[in-house]
Amino acid sequence: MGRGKIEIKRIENSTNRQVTFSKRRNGIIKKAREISVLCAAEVSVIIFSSTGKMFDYCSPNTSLPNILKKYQDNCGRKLWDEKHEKLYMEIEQVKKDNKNMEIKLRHLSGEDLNSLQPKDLIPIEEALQNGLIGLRDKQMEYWKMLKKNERMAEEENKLLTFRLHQQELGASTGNGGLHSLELGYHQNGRDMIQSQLPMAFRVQPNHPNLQDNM
Amino acid sequence: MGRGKIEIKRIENSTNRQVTFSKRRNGIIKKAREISVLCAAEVSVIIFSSTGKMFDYCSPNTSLPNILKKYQDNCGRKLWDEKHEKLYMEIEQVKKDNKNMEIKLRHLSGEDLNSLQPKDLIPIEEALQNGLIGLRDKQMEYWKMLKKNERMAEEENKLLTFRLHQQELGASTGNGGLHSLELGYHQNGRDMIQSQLPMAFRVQPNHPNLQDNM
DNA sequence: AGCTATTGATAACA
DNA sequence: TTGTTATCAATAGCT
Repeated sequence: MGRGKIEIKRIENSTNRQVTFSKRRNGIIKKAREISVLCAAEVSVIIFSSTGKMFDYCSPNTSLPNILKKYQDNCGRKLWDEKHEKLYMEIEQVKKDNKNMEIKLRHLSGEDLNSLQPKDLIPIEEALQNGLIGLRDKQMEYWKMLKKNERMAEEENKLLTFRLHQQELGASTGNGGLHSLELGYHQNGRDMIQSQLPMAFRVQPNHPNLQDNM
Repeated sequence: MGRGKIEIKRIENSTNRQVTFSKRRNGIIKKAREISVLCAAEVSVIIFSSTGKMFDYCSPNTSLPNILKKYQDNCGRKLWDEKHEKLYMEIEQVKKDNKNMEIKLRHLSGEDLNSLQPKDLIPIEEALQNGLIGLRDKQMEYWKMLKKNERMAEEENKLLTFRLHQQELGASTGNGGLHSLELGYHQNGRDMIQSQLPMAFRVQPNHPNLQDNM
């Protein structure tokens, strides 16, 4: 259909190829539109030129995803379901883990025990008792630290009182040279005590480790 | 192009429509093949007839998934990624739940307590204690049932011993008429006792409720 | 399915 | 590019 028959093989002349592509592309898309109207057909056409430019047509009253879904249903080929399948399986696995943990948590809260036999209560009891032991170890640890800090604070207090007393005596005798040195030493001691305090006991507006846990 | 011009609108005559569909469909696919050869283009054509029959063409040296991938990259439209996105989000959500529960379980086991402040230990301690209370309630319940069953078994034993004694006496005196009746009554009593036993105490090879829990 | 009169598409050229 | 036009190709209406 033109001023001469042409062989159906790659057009080597680049310009010619581009022109032919443009005209035939329009032709195909026009034909696609026509058949979709004339015959109430659903049509999808996607064309990439050799230079990578894209053109497409999709009949009205439908959509490409729609057509692709029907395509899959019809010819059984997998276009994307393989990926979906994997994701679905992952969800199922994670949900299963979830359920198991939920059940464990319930059991540890003393709920839903009716489905268990008496012998199954024993490991739960042990877990709870071990949990309490671990917890109380930690509480004891904190308690000891608290006590230790208290003692240190008391000792520091004594020191402060003593220094203050000395200072008052020094002020009345006019002997101030040594005081700044002694004050410096004292502040050093304070920093040391502060650094020995466990993190939990220092004044902080919030605790970064807890942000994600609740 | 035919024995007369036709309007581009739905062909009402069903037979005509089918024939036209068939001819034009072949035409489009031929054209698609031609442009793909002549212009080194990548082409995908999918056509559904109004009766739902599918026809497709895909240029050689490529594939439909390939073309669809390029399609998405080119025009930014989402064909299936939207679905993927949703699935990914669901996985993330469920995994987050998972992590939270894992942390709770660890805390209840007395592990990973270093990241907690002393005041955060209190609710955990309460949870563990409540769990133990619930658990011990259930254990006590089972214990009471056990005791009750024991008592019933003892009473049944007494009854059996008594009946046996009577039977022995009856056998020696040749009086057999009443025995079968009494034996029937006796077996009834046994079934009753069996049915009053809680499920957990009946002989079973495995427990269906536990299949999914571990 | 074929046939063929016609219309439609397009290769070469401007 | 875009338009023109001589040709070839597709196909509508019949069989």
